[in-house]
Amino acid sequence: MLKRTKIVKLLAEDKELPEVLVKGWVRTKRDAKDFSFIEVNDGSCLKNIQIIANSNLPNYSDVKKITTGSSVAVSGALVASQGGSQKFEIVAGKFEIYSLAPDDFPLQKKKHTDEFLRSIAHLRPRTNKYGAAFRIRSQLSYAVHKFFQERGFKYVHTPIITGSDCEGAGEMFQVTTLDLNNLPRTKDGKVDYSKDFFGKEAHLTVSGQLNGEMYATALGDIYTFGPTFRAENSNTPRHAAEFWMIEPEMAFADINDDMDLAEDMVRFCVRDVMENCADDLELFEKYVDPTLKTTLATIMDSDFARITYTEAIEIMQKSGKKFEYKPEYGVDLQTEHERFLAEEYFKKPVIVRDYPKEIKAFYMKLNPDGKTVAAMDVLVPRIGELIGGSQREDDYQKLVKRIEENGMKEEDYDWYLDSRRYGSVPHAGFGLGFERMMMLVTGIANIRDVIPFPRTPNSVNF
RNA sequence: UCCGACUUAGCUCAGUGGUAGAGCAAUCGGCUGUUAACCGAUUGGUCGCUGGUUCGAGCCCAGCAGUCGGAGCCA
Repeated sequence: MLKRTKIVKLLAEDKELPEVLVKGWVRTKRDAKDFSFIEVNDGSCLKNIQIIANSNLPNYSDVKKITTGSSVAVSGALVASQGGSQKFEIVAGKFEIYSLAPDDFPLQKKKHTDEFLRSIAHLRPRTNKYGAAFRIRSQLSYAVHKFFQERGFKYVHTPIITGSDCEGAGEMFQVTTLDLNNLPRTKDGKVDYSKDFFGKEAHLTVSGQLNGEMYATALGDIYTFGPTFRAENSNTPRHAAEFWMIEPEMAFADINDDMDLAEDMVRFCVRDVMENCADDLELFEKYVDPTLKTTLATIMDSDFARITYTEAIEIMQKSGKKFEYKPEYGVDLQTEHERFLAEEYFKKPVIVRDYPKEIKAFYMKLNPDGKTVAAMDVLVPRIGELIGGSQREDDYQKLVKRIEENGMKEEDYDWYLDSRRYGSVPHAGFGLGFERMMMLVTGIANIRDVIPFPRTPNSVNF
């Protein structure tokens, strides 16, 4: 029996074939007097295969009823196309219709806005653009694993549900099985979480880092790659409530090793996608961001700029540029500052390090100057912060002091502090927002369009 | 959450106080191997919701909702 061949493989053939079988979804149909051109896409690649359906097909009257969105199986000869736009086409010998899409199929043979397609996010992967985006997303995920696995990093599955109610990275979603309309109360009127599923408050993770550090101080080099949740009311094209984060952690490593790893990783992933998704990337260069190839070439061919936070402030002060937020030592870099550095000043990715300790997280290693911490952010054109990382404070006493300074409770971090009690070593890591890397690689401007089913404030559809 | 813009046919939009429009899609028909094919015809509307001003509101005013953009928070 004839087996199905994917379209990506057929189009890579170097000669005609007497009989092939393709299955897929109809993108468009053009009728002539005695035959029809039907373009079928099976998602294996951007391109469609053109089917020639002649009127001598026994079910030609049914074939003429085919609509955009219908599912079909076609067998016939793969022949060189007479038309100019494609190498091969299939002359149908047998044309099976799985299912006709009714005339209310919402995807038309024309360009749709991203906003409309978001409202039908369950169908948008059937468009050229979103099909391409999600093939790239798959390749980019694979590249992340390849990069780390080739370097001996172990993949660690950190928990999605966490009992630490303060991982120090923003608002959390609460997880509960309590009846919200009839909450159990303690004597002083507070919610009695001892009656909840876990016997205490639980949340969705905002970061796997603390867990990751424990595994790095056992397996050496590790990485996490999984979903992350932030309950922040952020309404921007760069934030989602559910997103995927990559968090490597290296034992016996300092801030320089961390920066090297971040730079190597971004470069590796960009190169991998360019090598494996050339057709899909071309669509984005052509229709989404005409500067995409230049941007990606810059990332691959030139070293990232590396400066300290203090130098970044000085550069901006001397630039003469008017900023809405005046650059001053002690204030965190604003979006306009990040974009100035990456887009205008360096015109390439830039790593800013050694931030004042006041504006960074408690676990970052205090530098010898006593004022700054060994933190590093990778800023890229158009997106701003792609990566945030640091060398971790490995001194037990200093870490406890930083926990106190930040108004946090030492007992909540008791398990985490064991990494500093027992065989503490210098170590470093970072967090990379996977969707932001997708935006970088595709040129897509909105995070809602690089994740299959986006979750944002006021929106959990599909 | 703050600031701003927008919301009219399935989609993209026009319509500045007096009888709701176009292109595309869909449907039907035509057509020489087409490429988002082409040509002709037909169908399609509670103008986001609620209230107000007016003889009369898609249009003016208020509130609400949603979407988008910018900012903050961050990945």
